[in-house]
Amino acid sequence: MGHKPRKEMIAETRAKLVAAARHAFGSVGYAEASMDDFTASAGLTRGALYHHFGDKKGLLQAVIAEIDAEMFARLKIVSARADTLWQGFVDECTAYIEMALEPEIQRIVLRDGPAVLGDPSQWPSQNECIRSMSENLQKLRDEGTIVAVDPEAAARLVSGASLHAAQWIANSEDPEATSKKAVKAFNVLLEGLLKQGRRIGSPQAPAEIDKSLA
Amino acid sequence: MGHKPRKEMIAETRAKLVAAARHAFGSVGYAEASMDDFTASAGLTRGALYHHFGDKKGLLQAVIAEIDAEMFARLKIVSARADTLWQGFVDECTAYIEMALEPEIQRIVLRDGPAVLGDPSQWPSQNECIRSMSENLQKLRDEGTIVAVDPEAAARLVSGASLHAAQWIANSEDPEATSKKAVKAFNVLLEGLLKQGRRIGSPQAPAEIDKSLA
DNA sequence: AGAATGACATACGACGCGTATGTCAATTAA
DNA sequence: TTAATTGACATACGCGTCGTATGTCATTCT
Repeated sequence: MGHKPRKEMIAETRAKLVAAARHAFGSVGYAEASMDDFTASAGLTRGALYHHFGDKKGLLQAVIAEIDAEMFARLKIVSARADTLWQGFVDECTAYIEMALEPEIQRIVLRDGPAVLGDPSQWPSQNECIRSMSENLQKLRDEGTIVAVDPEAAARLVSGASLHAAQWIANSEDPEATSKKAVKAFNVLLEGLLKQGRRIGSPQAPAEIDKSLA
Repeated sequence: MGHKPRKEMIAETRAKLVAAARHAFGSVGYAEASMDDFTASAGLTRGALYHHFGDKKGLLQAVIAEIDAEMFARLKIVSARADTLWQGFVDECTAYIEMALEPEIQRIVLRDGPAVLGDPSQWPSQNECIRSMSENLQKLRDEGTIVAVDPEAAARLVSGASLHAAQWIANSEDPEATSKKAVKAFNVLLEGLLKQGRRIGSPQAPAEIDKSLA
């Protein structure tokens, strides 16, 4: 009978552990998640966990790396299908906010992650998302659309504003109304990046954010 | 002999507990701080702690409330002594970033706080700082200096950008150089708030941020 | 002065983490 | 083919930490 090959079994247990941990971290939080509990829910024990990930923090790193890879992939798709560079940048910011509205991302990546692993700007994964935005800004600067400003600095400021806006929206009493206000203000700030002549009121506002708040 | 009155003794023990916890949380972090250890360092036991604060989270709330009160007081001073409203707003943002550069604030308020107590936008204390910025923006709008935008939304976006910028700066390899880039980009974004005619390149850049990075 | 309140300390139980050790299957070598 | 070795995982143990339940003593109220 065809038993699965070794490597696949191992990868499968790793995946099961990451999935179980991701669910536990996302629902009850890192500190409250018992390793005994969620390893058992995956049909395993803590032994497997320590073998593959070293300790609880190592597992959190793996979970965050997985989530961040997904985020990065989603961002690449969004920015790739835009008509103009500027529109792609705005769409990417919008997607960033939308993702930050998801409870699992908020809990694991935005709250527990920084507390356990330190400042996110030092993570290898988070920097992938920032780099994506930085590259877009770099091109926009070369293109002459935005003013002369350090791309990475701008990317980090914009992502910071996005993340805070998302958390504010997600935890507000009336997320839809809050979203509208945040998007408008966000657009105004982004226009600070544009060169003088290009400011045209509120152009293509990323109003699609609202659709994710059903 | 003049023994201190009752109320003072109690307030004193409360203060000692908060101070000891603040130091422990700020140095080793919330999760690694042993209640037995830092209560002992204050000459007390966990009994006193549970009596006054209920649990470890309650103590963290008290510590954050204290820190946040200090932050709010510093912000009020800064915004009060500015010549113009806009300058006061910019100065307040600058002060906000400067405070977020302090390791104790980063660790307790920006990292452990959100992980343990949930999203900061829901804290009563953090909202004090946001409200201060919101009020300034409200006045700037009435005055006609900035475009029509929801003051609270703008305040939250700006504070989000500030906080992320500060963490990026504080944890970067070359904080001074990073600071310069961040300040410039930050200024550009803030100019997005200004009405068309008022954009004058890089006016009164808050370059004083650098002096806190000695 | 006696009772009651409240500010703490002490004692206890339980849980969760990390490590050290054990077991058994799968690969490799002879 | 078989013996040796690797490595994936389970089991067992000790230790630290948290929360609670209980105890004690001074202060305040009647």
